[in-house]
Amino acid sequence: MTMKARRGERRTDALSKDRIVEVAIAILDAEGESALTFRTLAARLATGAGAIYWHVADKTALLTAATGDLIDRALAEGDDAPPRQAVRALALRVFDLIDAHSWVGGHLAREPWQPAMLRIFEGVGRQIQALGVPESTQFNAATALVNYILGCAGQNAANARLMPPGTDRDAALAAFAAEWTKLDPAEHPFVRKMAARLGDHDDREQFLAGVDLILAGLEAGR
Amino acid sequence: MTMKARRGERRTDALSKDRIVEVAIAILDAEGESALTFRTLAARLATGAGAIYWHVADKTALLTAATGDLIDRALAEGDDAPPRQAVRALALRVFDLIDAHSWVGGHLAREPWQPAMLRIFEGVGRQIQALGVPESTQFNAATALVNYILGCAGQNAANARLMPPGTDRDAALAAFAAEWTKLDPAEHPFVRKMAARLGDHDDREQFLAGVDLILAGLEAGR
DNA sequence: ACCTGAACACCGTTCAAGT
DNA sequence: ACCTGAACACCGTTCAAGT
Repeated sequence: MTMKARRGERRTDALSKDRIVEVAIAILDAEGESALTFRTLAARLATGAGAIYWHVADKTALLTAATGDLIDRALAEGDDAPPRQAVRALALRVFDLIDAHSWVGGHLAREPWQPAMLRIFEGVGRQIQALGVPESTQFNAATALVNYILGCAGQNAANARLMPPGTDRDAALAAFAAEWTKLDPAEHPFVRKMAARLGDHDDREQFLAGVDLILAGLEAGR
Repeated sequence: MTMKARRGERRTDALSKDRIVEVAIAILDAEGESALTFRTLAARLATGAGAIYWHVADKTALLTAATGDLIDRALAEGDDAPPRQAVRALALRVFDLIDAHSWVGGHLAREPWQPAMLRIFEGVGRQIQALGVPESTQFNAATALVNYILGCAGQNAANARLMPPGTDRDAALAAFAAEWTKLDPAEHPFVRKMAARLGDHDDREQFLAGVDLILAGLEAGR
């Protein structure tokens, strides 16, 4: 997108970190996490695989840069809503991003110590502060929320791996529900009862319900 | 441990799924997730790499079996405590297990649709039921708790990767805190303020604080 | 039925050599 | 300064061949 065109650059489509990340995201989005290879990426960029290493340290750094780009974009929209609504909106933006790009969820879950995660932590923390949570519990509260988001991110990535684009989602969930129902009633009574809810539940709503639970706990402690 | 000794077996140390899993766990615990290779595993078992495939479908299945073993063992201890204490105890047992075997955290986060996860879900759900949570919210509540645990599991695995055994934990955390302090005060005021708490926080305590937050939210909704 | 081990089809990463 | 592409050091997995 914003290609830092340097002076003295020869071709319009010269290699640059931005362009590499851009193409990586395109591959990731279109074909999934497992399709991103330095060889395929290099082919798409019409270079050698080694060339990429001049611009990016390694594959983890590449994924981190790609994740950072998307998270930045997702968090860019301002929110001057009251804190309670603002956290929900923030969480929801992260959820929707991960839902649209499941590999982001995978990378966040795998590498939580990355700038994008810090940005989420910052956004969450600010609202928690605005919520009037006492200083002594702000750290725990923000961490809890972020860890919850992280867990959902991983779940989402796993789901995407399990049901690649083109999969009949309803059928896949029905298959899981059927398996749950086959479990030993003595050992898994609760799971069996929940099988019925698997099919008609809404991931997004469920995600938000978890956020609300944590926020409610925070307000109860107030 | 419990080697299903089949009739007609030749050597005492014949290959079996149990023995493979046992040795895999030993490698994982001693040298970390990246050290487990079908080649090293086969070498340790004094066989060829291909032999393992007769007993285990693939590497994921191996990790799943190993994780299942440890989770089973960790959840085996009964808890006839009141539900509130029982969930905390259950969560804590999972945390301590993951803390001792970080690869379990990694695998749970990577593959949430596994029996071990279902067992955790079952345990959590039962107590949530006992807590008197209305049926309509039991699914969301149990999922939230499990997703939170999942997120912490991933965090823990990432931490272990970042600070392998022998690392000075205090120094590593101090380094992170120093980096946080170097962030732009305009963009990361909250993170900067939290840097001070990074060093003296207790992971286990923080984990439990998150569980309590969710439980408090559940009781507030009651 | 169970095991062997070479071979296959990949990976990420490095690096001498080029321009 | 930046790119090329062969080569290195691995992987998980398969499978013909053995016992």
